[in-house]
Amino acid sequence: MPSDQQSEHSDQVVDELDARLLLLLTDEPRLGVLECSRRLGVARGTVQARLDRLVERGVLTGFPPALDLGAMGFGLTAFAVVEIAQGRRAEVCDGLAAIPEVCEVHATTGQGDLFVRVVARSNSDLQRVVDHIVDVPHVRRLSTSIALSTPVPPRVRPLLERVKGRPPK
Amino acid sequence: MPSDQQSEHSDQVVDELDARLLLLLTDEPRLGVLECSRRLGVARGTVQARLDRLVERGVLTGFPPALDLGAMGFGLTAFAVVEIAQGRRAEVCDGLAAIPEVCEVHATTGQGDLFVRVVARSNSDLQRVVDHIVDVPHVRRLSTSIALSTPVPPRVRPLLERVKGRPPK
DNA sequence: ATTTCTCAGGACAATTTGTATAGTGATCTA
DNA sequence: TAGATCACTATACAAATTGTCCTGAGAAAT
Repeated sequence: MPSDQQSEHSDQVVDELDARLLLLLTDEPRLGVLECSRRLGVARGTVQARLDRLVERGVLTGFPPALDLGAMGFGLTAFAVVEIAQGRRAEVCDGLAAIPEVCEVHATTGQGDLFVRVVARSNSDLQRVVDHIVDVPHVRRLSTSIALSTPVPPRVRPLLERVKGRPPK
Repeated sequence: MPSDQQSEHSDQVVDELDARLLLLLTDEPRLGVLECSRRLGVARGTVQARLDRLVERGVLTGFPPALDLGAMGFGLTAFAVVEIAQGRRAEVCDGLAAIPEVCEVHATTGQGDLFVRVVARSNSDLQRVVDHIVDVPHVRRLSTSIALSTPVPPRVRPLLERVKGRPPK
């Protein structure tokens, strides 16, 4: 069959059942395989197989504990755009990675810049962290902005819901 | 016979044992309470109590499934700084939240008003998503930069390790 | 027509969880 | 200083879950 779009498999990484399963686990992550099978109305072996496959494909990478940094005392989140010396990205990233308060670093288009998410206990603590970043060799310029609120917290749900709603075409 | 030495409880939200437990769960999230107690060398009841308390305090919010968006077909991540009309943040955020590809929104200090993380399947798909964002009422200006790489993926580990290393004092 | 997959359904032993209870040392309080 | 508390260890037991392995049916691919 000549076809750029298969019947049900091949190009669909996550099908409807997968999406429903992931959605279920998103809402109640502690559910066991057995309970999932009950909720989804399928056999336990099926759920088990689905999970295994998702892990195999690298879609599902695990169930890490979600920690609320705010509750841990790090009430401040800030984003920093870092300009660095040309060709020094690796070193700078290493330097940034050594700072515990640096929770995430991305290299972005623009001007070979880095985008950094940091947390801190207070404004003065943020000052300290920012100073640390500036002290990293080859960091040229740093522009920081503080997160005042987070209207949309990190989420994946809508993407899954779309898969669930629109089965493979 | 227990070798206790602890004495502080007041301002320490997460003590060393908590940190070790969370670190353990970070590395192997699927471990059960029993296994954790074995690894940590404490009684099962203790682990259970610690987990309960961490949840109670809001530090541990759950074990959501970690999904690799890349493996799901969303290989592109981009950050957008959005400038909006004064006093329209709520509406704009609602509009953004309605777009599945919008995975995170923060209101920030500084020039841009909102900071948005989006994912897309390809460059042209990103175009589509960006167009969607621009179409949200009251969005004035949008500046997007694509994430080329992620030298430091989202992490909390270092923060926990510091607690573990430096017991309350 | 035949092979290959996926999924439902069931079975079983071993392990884990949910709950309790009791004892001990240390800290807090009046 | 004498309780009262608190955190943790150590156990105990029933109920539920997990890890596996099998069988059979239906759909898709060859």
